[in-house]
Amino acid sequence: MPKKATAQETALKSVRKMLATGKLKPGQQIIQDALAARLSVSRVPVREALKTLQAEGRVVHDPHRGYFVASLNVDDLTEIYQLRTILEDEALRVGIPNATPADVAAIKGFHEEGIAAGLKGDVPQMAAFNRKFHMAIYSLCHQERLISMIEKLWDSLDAYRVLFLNDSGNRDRTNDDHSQMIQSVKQKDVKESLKIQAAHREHALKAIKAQLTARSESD
Amino acid sequence: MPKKATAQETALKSVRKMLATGKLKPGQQIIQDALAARLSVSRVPVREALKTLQAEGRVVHDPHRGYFVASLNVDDLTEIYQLRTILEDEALRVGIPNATPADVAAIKGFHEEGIAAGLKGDVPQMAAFNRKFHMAIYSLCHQERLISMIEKLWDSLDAYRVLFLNDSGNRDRTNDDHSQMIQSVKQKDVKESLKIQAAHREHALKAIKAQLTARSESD
DNA sequence: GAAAGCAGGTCTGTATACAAAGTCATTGTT
DNA sequence: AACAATGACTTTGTATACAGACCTGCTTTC
Repeated sequence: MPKKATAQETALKSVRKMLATGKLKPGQQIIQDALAARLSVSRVPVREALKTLQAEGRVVHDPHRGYFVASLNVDDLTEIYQLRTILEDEALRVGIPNATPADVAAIKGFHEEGIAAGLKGDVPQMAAFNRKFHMAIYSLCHQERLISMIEKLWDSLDAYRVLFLNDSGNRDRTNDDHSQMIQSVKQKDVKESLKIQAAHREHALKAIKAQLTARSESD
Repeated sequence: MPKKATAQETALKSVRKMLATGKLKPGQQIIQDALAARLSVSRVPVREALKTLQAEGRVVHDPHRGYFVASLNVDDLTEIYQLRTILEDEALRVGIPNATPADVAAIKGFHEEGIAAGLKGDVPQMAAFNRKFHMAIYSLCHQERLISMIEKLWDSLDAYRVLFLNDSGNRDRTNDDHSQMIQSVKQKDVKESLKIQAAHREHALKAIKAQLTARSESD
């Protein structure tokens, strides 16, 4: 049986979820007392969870003022996508040649569950499977640190991914791209994989940028 | 004037220093009470500082057992160097073309201070300038996230860098390499920079690996 | 009317206290 | 002799309490 989690672990998990589902919005202050009450724990473990998120860049800490949900500007976004390109390309180059049929099946599974969630209109769920799909591909490289760096970059985009997938056009496009990726992984075609993923990222970046500028103008 | 630092900030700084100077050794447990007493603060801010270091991978946390200084094995080391190569190459490609004469002068300054520290036999000091020297070069790219990812990788090698520079042959080699780097930056020769840095890293990696295996056999 | 000063309330940062998990040496059992 | 059980001791994890930094809106001053 899984041994009982500490309060800070449950707090961390819970805040992550709130970030991924949009319950906590970029820029918003996180009132420690309120959060602690909501989770029925004291502020101490909440603060430790927030420290972890701060180190990951998901929240920002201003001494004596508090913790705020990190919010990205266009430059941040651009830089994150550049870094993703560098690291993900590396992961693909190393990993794709290792892909076993079992790996491909697992990846395909996430793809199909993602589609199903999309059809049910459960966007956060679809976003979760979308992420699992991609991480399964990157994980083929078996380089733990590289994988965790890529995950951190994805973390910082969580809040924006849900926005992106709210658009049905983006959802369809995403599913198409994923089918193609599965093909290229199955055939262990590194070059083709790189090409598809680059286009996939490019599309998402453009769409999120557009939303970002639209959002900032409306505030 | 610089506004008064919080206890957790001073604790963080202080633990970082202990890690960089070898006062805390890989694998060792960090007794929170002892550390808190040493810094004349309570355990709460100490724990928050350790959380930050945990997220950076510099210490490891085992619930109900405590925090331990992270220790690297050969695989970790190899992966860190691979990641450094990827990210640092990118930083150089983007940054070197931007180098101004003032930048070059600053870099040269760190180089000379490093040499001076080495001659005085102050190895931790030399290691500090060594790091400043390299980070000044990488910072030319002006991509904050990229720079901070590189810094985190350097962080995880801190404890081993001092060991490396304890050897006078390594110190001499390092200084020679740095002179060459300055030349190539001054001339904005990206290709040459990449080549020198690759060789520099390769040499260090080999030396640290050797020490690592020697250490683990002696335990 | 704009800037400076001043309570009152809010929220954070940290010390302290206590409960529970882990560690370790000793004892009892097979 | 190996091993499980026990209990004292150490160390961690978290609740609580309190001091101090920050914000807000008001008043005062020029």
